[in-house]
Amino acid sequence: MHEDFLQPYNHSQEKSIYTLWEEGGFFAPDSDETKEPFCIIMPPPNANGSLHVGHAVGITIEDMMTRFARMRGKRALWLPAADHAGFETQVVFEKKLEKEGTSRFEVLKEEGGREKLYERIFAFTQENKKHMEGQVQELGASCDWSRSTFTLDPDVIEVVYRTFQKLYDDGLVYRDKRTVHWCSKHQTALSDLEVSWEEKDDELFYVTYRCEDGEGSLSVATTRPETIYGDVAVAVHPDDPRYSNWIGKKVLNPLSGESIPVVADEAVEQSFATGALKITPAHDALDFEIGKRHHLATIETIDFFGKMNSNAGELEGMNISDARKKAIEILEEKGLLEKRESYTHQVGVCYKCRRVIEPMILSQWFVDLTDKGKEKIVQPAIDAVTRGDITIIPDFQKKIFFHWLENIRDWNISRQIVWGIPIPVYYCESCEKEEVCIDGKAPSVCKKCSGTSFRKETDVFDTWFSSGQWPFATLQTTGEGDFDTFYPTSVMETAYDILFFWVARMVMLGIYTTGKIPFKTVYLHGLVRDKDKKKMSKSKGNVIDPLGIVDQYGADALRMALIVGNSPGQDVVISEEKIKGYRNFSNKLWNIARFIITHVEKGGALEESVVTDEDRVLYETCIKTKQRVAEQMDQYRFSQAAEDAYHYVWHVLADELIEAKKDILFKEDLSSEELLVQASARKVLFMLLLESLVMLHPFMPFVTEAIYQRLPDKKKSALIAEEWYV
RNA sequence: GGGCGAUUAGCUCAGGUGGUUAGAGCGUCACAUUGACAUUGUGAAGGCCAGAGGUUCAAGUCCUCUAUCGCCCACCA
Repeated sequence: MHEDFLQPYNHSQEKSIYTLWEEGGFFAPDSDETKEPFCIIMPPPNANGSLHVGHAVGITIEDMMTRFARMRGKRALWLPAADHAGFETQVVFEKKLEKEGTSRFEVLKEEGGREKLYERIFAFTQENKKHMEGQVQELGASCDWSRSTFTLDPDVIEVVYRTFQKLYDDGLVYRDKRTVHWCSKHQTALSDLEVSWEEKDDELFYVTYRCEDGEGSLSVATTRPETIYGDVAVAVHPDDPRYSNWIGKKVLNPLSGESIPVVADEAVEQSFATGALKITPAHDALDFEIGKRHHLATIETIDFFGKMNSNAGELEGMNISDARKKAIEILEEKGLLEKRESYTHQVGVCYKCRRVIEPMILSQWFVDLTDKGKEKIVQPAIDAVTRGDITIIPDFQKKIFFHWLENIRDWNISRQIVWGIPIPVYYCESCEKEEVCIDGKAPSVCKKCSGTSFRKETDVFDTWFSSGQWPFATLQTTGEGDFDTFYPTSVMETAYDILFFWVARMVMLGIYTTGKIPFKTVYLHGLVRDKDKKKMSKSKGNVIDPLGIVDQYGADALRMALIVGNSPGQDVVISEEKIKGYRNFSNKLWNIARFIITHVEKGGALEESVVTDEDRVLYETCIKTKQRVAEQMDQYRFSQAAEDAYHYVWHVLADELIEAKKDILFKEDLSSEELLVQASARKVLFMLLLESLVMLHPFMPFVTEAIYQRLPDKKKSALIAEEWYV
């Protein structure tokens, strides 16, 4: 017997097992084209830090599915990846710069600063990418590294550019001045999804807007008196009887004294406060819409850094909270502040820095999802799920998916950061006409005005614009035939919290660009929570470092702990005790093997032994269990599958069968008949061990392979390549 | 303001289309074990399956309502 068996199972051999798999070429899909393809594209972990336990859940589930598919004789491809994670990474990198006592704005001031900054972040991500990939390997991921893809690979960028061009040619992207969510710390616009909402205790101020002709006044409630200089109208509901005489009259802006109209608009809520709303198109999305409808001007009073500008009279130069106090002071002096009351409401904040989002008007690139895009991009995505071409697990997430798509708004895809894929557009210096140039070269002559001088767009794409193309962007670039063979992919496995950010966009852009759905099944796992069911986050300090767990208890133990009790879409709480339990199971399995191998080696050649009818029944029971596990796997009931396999191996094989065979195995001075029974017992236990190793391998790849490598008799060079033939 | 999920053993959670005495891990208690394994074994205690109605021969499972917790979405300033 292998001398290693004299010791408890030692998980430190995991690394060498991984090397064995990798060098054996087992991660590449089978080249046999008659086999059914199976493909998972790995949700690319960010190349800006370490893996957290949420990644570990995904990687474990994806690996389990891939190993299972591979053993079931499919051409299994699990394609690994890394994400440049535009804004996310830039935020991480800016913190680094802050520590160095500088900032991105300082770097950008330097000659060639933009390129320099890009280079530095690029180097930073390359470093982290290596680190991150090492961690993925430690978890046992059997992905094909030869096809590893980075979201900034030049050929990926080409694919993204082609999609942008197609959208542009189809009139589905446009550039427009619109209200966008502006983060004044990060100096970029964000999409709707990147805005978080926080409850904030503020004050509601009732301000008097006197009628121009001196006859009476309107009382208008606002939380933002500092923007009054930007007011261009007061709006009331057309059906509001209180104000029917006021429509069309003029009132005086209480700060600037300008004469502004009273307009009627259905968007005004009659029941809120006084039912009269001040219109500040430059700094409020609703006001912008109303302003547009009534052809009102926009007066910007706040700059990009969150300071009042020269349109803001005596408030100029102040930050917003100071300006608010000052505005109140002035209004009080003028006797135009009617009353103030405390008011709790939701305010949008930057999801990264929690700074209050400033609605600003900026020229940005949008994907049209409400007009032509509704029919061409959104509806096909809804239809694919409605028809069942794409299955979402768990089912209830479908409703959430539909609701979001049905209420979607145009998608702002431009970001004012350097870290990302540049938007491939040039603007004519003389007429501002834009031209999409996906080859990266400036046009020679403007098609509109024949100008010859061009300015390159400096904005980059929202990361999700490119990752929304991920299934085809990867497979179209990893090699000849990959796209044809593996697209649509089998499963998209990810956490439910990026259903909108990512999954919905992949469905939309996948169908739009390729004409085919990007994947057949979406499996959404739950979020890992701490003991108090809080979401784990660095700032709360409650994160579990999955790699620390791997060091301590082995990847197999962590994997089992993450799979068992984890049902789709439901959050999972993990504890160290649970992990220990499965570490114990690794050792149990190791000892089962040790016992069986010891006895097999005591006897003669296994081929010559005949299995008795009684033992054959034991084998058949095992096969039934294995079939059951396979069934559970096919139905995405991974927790049940793992638990069934676990239960069989520990409580049937070890506790019952091995115990029952001990008498005959240890018996000496056997009759000739007993010799046959003993030989049968050895043989059947060995068969059961082998089946158990196969059955457990998708869940616990390392310990099962470690044992397989030490078997006295094995068919394949590695367990990973064994067949799960029932 | 809409929507979703959860509520099952002391703790953390499983319980496909309703069908025998409701399961697992950890924890607790008793006992055992010098030959696979103390990272063990055998056994035990512990559950009006959140509450109230309803459908059914039969409900943890299906329907309605209520309560509590958590989450998501939303342009009432």
